[in-house]
Amino acid sequence: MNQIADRTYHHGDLKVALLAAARSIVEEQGADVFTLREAARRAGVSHGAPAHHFGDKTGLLTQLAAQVMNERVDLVEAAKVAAGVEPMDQLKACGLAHINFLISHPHLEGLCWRANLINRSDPALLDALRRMTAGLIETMSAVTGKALDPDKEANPSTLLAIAVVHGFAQMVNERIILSDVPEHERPLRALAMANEMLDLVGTAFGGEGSTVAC
Amino acid sequence: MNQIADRTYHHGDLKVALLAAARSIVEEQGADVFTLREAARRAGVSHGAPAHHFGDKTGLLTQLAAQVMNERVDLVEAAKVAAGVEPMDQLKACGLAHINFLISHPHLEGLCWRANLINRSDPALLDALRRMTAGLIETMSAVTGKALDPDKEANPSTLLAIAVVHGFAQMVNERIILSDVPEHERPLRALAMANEMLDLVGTAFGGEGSTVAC
DNA sequence: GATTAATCTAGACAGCGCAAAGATGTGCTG
DNA sequence: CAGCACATCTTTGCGCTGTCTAGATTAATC
Repeated sequence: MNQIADRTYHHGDLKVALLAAARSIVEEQGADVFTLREAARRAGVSHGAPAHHFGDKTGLLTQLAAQVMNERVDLVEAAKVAAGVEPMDQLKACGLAHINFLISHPHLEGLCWRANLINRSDPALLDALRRMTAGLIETMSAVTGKALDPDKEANPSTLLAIAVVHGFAQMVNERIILSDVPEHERPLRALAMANEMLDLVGTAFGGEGSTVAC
Repeated sequence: MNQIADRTYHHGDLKVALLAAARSIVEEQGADVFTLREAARRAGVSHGAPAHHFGDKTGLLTQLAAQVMNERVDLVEAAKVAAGVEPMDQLKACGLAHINFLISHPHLEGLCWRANLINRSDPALLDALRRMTAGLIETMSAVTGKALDPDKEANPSTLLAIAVVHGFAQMVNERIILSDVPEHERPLRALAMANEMLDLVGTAFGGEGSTVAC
């Protein structure tokens, strides 16, 4: 029975309960501080219980990471659709959507790149990653006018796009910039700065395309 | 006496010995795996010894991080000098020097941004960070022709520069790109890709300055 | 040379991840 | 409906960690 099951010996939905607990821990305090035992405590089970569903700590965190990554891709894809049909608009919308997610969930994002805490070879994780790059490369193909290989992100334009988005998010999350801005208005300020910066990047992409002067 | 002191009760140079041990551990296996006890073991002292010199684990790693950061700034400054007087050349040289360091010491660099392992408010660390941004902003001022406030990195051009450098390095270190390239030739390939990418970024900076067509 | 300070050792403690063994339900088979 | 196999959860034990404390040893100072 999967409904309530709060006092039974068998939890009933422990897997999702543990993932939820893990998510809240990581989101609040960061992936470093996460412990299996605390997750079990929050789910109301003994510290040995998680092993049966996830094997070990890495197993649980890997599954959480895959979940987070897919969430991010979903949001970006939605933003892309909402941006209309102009490739350059789509690209910028994707960039802002990425940044928005990254700065909204800094700790969750941090988890996804910690090779010592998750299994980077996990199929679900690799799938999520593929979804992400494929989406970006599709957008980028439209912007540059060249048909880029959806499995090969190694072209300067795509590289630049990924790098600038992740690099900027890192700067915000690590408080390299906007460190003195009050917490509640930091996201808005960050997105405004990202907007400016992405416009600047746009001149590198669209330089020979849309913005041909003279 | 600070010479040999290998069998005496007082080590003589334990502080630097511990830093060296810590550095080798982090460099080899990453900051996650680092333990105070292993550092003490490698330095040949008891597990309680480090406390007297660094207080706790965070204290040791913070000092190591500051050391690493200053090292990086030194290398970048040297590359800038070697690049000549042309601002755009200097900027590109700095970017490549940053990337070269970041991909050469991925684990050491990772340490510098782990808020849970180091004390980001440490004066020595803040100083190193100031050195870094100040140098970049000076270079960037020459490129854009505007006099930028050396304490304010929050202008689109500077942001883009830092973001793209760190973002690219992260992609290499996390094996998002060049994952199938053999270890020994990865640095060279990465720098070549960085070169291309930085040229692309250059068009965003130099677009209205040096490269005025027509 | 005696005293003070710096340095290092050794032991204890709680918390962790993991593994093994036992307890307790659930669901299938007859 | 009875019995049994299985999934699930608990409990215990192990070695590891960081930190604290008290004590041993050496260096520095007066």
